[in-house]
Amino acid sequence: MKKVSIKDVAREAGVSITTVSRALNGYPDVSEKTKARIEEIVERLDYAPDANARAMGSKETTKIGLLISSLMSKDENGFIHGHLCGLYRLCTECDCEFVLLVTETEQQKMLSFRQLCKKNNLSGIVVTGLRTNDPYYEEMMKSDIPCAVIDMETSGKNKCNITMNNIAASQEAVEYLISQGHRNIAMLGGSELADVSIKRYAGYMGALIDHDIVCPKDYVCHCDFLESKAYEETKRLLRLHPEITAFFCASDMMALGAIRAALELGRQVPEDISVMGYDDIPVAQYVYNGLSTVHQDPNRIGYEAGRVVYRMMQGEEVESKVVLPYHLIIRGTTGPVRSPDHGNATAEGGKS
Amino acid sequence: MKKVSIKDVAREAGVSITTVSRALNGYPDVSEKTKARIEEIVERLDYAPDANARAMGSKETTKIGLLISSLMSKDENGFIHGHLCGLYRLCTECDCEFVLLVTETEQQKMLSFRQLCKKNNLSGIVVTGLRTNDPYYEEMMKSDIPCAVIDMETSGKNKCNITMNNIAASQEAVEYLISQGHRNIAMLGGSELADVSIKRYAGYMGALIDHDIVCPKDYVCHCDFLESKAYEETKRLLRLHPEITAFFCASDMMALGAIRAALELGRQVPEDISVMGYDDIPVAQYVYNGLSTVHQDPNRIGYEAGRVVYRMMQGEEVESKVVLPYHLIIRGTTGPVRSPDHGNATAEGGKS
DNA sequence: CTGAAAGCGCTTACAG
DNA sequence: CTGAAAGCGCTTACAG
Repeated sequence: MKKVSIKDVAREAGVSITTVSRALNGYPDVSEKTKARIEEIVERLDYAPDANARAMGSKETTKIGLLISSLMSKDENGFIHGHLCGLYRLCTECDCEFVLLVTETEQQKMLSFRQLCKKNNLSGIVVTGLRTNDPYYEEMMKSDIPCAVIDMETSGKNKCNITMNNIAASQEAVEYLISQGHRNIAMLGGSELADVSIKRYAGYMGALIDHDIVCPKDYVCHCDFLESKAYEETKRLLRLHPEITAFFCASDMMALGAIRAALELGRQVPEDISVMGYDDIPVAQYVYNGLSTVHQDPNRIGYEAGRVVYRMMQGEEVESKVVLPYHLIIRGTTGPVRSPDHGNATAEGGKS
Repeated sequence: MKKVSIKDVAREAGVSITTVSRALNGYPDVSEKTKARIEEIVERLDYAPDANARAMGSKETTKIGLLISSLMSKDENGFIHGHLCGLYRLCTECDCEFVLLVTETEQQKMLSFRQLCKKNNLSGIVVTGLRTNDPYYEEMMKSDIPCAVIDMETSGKNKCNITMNNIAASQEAVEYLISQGHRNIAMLGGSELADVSIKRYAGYMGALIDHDIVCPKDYVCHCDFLESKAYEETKRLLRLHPEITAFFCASDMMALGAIRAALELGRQVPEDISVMGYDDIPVAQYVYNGLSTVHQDPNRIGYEAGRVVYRMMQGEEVESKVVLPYHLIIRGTTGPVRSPDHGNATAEGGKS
């Protein structure tokens, strides 16, 4: 499989490679006749210009990277896949190249953030799943390469934060639980290091305060977005506080853990315990009569992140924050609080 | 951000670019002193060699592509993500470049399979999720570029099929159901076009035959791996055949649909109906007391596919098929058939 | 141990 | 409308 190059096409067509290049790139200054001939030969030779060489030849290259932190993760919530798809789509539409980058492997190659960008010839980058304590985070903020960062605060030139109103969404979710008569509402938070966790907690608190509800401090615990931790904590909470009738979870995976725990303790969902998730992961609609949750669209997020990066690449001045919409989805894991004559709880704890 | 090139490093170090190149690539014929100086300068200038230029400069380039069919999909079963991660890991280990390719977007750009490979300078490619009727399929089989194809028959030089023993796995799964006393076992198949569907069906039939069980033909239906179709078909089957006590599903997503349908009809899982899935998707362990299923590891599959491609790239002669292990995981959605004194079924159909 | 030079496959002023 | 030539940032025989 000898590689057929632009030279072969040129020789075959009896023209210079300059002309072939221009014909293929749709320049207007090539006669229809030669253009047609060249196209015919391209077809026949099954020629395709080498993307590498092309990038090297021209001044301006448009390549957008997606930087994720790890590959060992399971992507249970489908975020990585969603972001990837959305960004890839944007790249296709804007005729940009796409490249996937993984911090853990690049860092192990001892590359700095700038080196990473230069090595890959990036014109822009979308970053997701980075922790604020990641070495790349600071470097990134300092560099002036166009960056869109998903769900993390940014600052500086050519930086943009793609996010949704986590506070409002959470408040709305908890207010829905309140509207169903719930008063003893626990919260399973994510990680205290994650921006979104803090905001979702704020929304939870906001809803309680607005309705003059006071919940014990230990109604709230952090489960690192882990199903297993959520499971443990729910068991503990339900034993300690049998009066709890609802859980607001900062992720669907944690909601799954909460439900599993509740069920195991003999509590019905949603009859005894309502569980509200967050994310609307792909399986959310299919399990346990459907998980009630806050919908967000990772595909859309990836796409919009790419769009803002692309705009920065064009030299546009962009807003420092892009806020995407959300909506509450009520499915089968939330319902009205059980009326008093049914008893409040059947827990073994019995403490109230 | 002026790009610092090898020239800048050379000038700074007072040596030729040849020497810089060799120092950076770990050639032994560079004095320790100059090597150290160069490294110091690289550090200071935050220099990183341009991967594109590097690829162009050297004869042998090692770039492996992952070709998937579509990006609109949800990846509910985590296959794409798993394959991606596994292959990326292999690329990291073998110092290969990785690139993601999507048939639907490449085809819309009117590129042939060979053009696709040339454009991206691929030395090898891993293909997944392609249908046998995809235009690329035939082209691929004809080309002699190293290809590993996941779950699809291959033939020819430098072609390898990565798969598992779908027949044996399915047979084992169904035999487990039989061992639990089930006799009326329905099957929810995938697509009649998918290789794996046919094999899983064969395993199902094999188990029944081995145990002299005869099930009506319409116990088997095809649901295209869709939760929704599985849900519909399960409802239909359960009404038509209330004697059914178990479902073998060719994917976990379909198992989810089957469970949802059974539950809605008032059947308990696994007390009334056992449901066996296939795939062990990420959430399988967390829902409904855990889905019983056949475990396969998409990450491993992607990794092994990459490995065999890499070996072909090295000129090795490889086996035409790589068969990966599986194992049955029994969790909460399967159990012994309900003993006769409890009645066989409580269905509204009542026909037996 | 080091450097000058050719080459990888393109693009793009520039000249005609 | 077309072509010769320089250049993109590297690598790699080859010569010393």
